[in-house]
Amino acid sequence: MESKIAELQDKLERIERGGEARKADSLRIYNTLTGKKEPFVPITPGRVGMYVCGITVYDNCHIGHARSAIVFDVMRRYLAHRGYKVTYVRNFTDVDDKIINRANKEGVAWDEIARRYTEAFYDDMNRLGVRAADVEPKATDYIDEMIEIVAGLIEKGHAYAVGGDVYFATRTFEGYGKLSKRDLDELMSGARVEVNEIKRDPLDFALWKSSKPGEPAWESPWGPGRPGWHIECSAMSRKHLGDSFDIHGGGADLIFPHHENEIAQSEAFTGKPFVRYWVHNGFITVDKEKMSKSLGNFFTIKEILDKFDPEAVRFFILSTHYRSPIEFSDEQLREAEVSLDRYYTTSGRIVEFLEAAPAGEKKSPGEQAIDDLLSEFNERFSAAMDDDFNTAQATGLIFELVREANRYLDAKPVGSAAMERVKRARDLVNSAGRVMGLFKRTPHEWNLAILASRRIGLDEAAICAKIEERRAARERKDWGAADAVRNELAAAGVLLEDKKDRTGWKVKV
RNA sequence: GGCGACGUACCCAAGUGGUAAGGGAGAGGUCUGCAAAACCUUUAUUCAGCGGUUCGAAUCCGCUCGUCGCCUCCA
Repeated sequence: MESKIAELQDKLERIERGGEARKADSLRIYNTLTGKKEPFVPITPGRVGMYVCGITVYDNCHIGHARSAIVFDVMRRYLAHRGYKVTYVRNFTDVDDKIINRANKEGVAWDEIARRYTEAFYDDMNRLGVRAADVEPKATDYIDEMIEIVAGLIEKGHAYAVGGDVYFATRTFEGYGKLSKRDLDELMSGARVEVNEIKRDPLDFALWKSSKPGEPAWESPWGPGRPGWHIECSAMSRKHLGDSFDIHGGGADLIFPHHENEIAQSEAFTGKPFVRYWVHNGFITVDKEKMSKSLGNFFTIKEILDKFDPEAVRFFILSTHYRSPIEFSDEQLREAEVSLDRYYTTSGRIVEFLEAAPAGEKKSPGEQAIDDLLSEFNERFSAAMDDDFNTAQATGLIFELVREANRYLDAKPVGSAAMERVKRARDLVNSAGRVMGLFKRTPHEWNLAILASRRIGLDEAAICAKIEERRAARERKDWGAADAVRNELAAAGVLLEDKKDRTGWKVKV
């Protein structure tokens, strides 16, 4: 009964506030730590500190890495779009067992491997339109900061040195398990705890590892060694964002143990809450199974970009909510290309309409519908993005506007009011596109890109020559010859579109 | 075994208390020399199943079935 009353009071309060309070703190983010969507309130008003776990540079990235990079890129863009001053930090793990193993296998230096795959990462990200972070620290540049934390943890009794190693004493940190919702005894009873005689407790994890001869090594109070995996993120985030910051992100597979361990290290060391909002993206699946290195069911970004346009990859990823699993397949990528093609086709119609600038003034029956949508577009877009970055809903909205714009153009409107209306539609979609990192090209650039990526073997000049050939045939009403040209191009994958005064072309997607 | 997520049309996918966005595919139509594109109509009285709460549930609660994830490196 009491809870019912409280619920009703809440409801009333919300109604009373109406649209008022919506604006300021309406952004809600799902927090893994609490398991709920929460209003986003930054530690420092107007500023956001955001740290996302980057990659270990030991191999080419797969599409799962792309998902993480893209969804956090969009979060960062949206936060900035909303007026926050964002400091976005994304690290590189450039020293690690996997890197060392790969270097040994190939007989090259470990830092050579790190350099190679860091470059490959940038190459992939540039193609996918993922912007660089504000700070991109490499683990090996922060050894001193890590040593400081490790030494501090030993001093506070949260860690101990054995041989040349240092371990975090998990049971000394009370909150251990709060992120992944686990308790220590359950973890203990789990079958797969690491067997290691040196550790006092099987759940303890390495902060610092002694280096074997030939391995990368740094001087430390515990002898030459290298950092454990988790400590780097504690050190680098603290250095750039402070002891406490707003958002920490990464793939859902990092929740345990990586992020759990980060919390333990950081909070045990600083005595302060580490992160306000923990944000994790869902996996990409293949045949319903998580894509992963160990299962071998992964596709590298390079392989995919060999066959599909990068913007289609981006659209594909953003057309599903970031926490949901997303099934990867060629068919899905194709559909994403088709959707984008629909956008670019409409975009082309808009360009032509504005260039033609039809004179006169005429009322058109579709005005009300498009005006309604135009006036509510920004609010609906923000509402979608405010709801835990719902890019799927946002893309739906964009295509509503695409349809409405097409419908309006079909009515053949004329005059300056019509021009303004169409420009408005274009500008609204473009600004939403900027937040999502989409729609950056002209329709012509899109067509050329698809033409190239399909390896059709025709260039634009060749297509235009064919169009001219067909135009001549059509002029003399030689429909057979005209259709032959069109069929020939269609067989190659190029479609012709006859318009009022010319014939356009596009690639069949 | 422990913890967690998900199950919406032929396919993909939004929707977390007020009566099912969007994209693709299919069917019919308008436009066109014919097409293509675009637009219109159409395709879930229903949201895995069964109960419950509520004036009202895809949305909240319980159970059942199914799928997947984490518990080990992993985006």
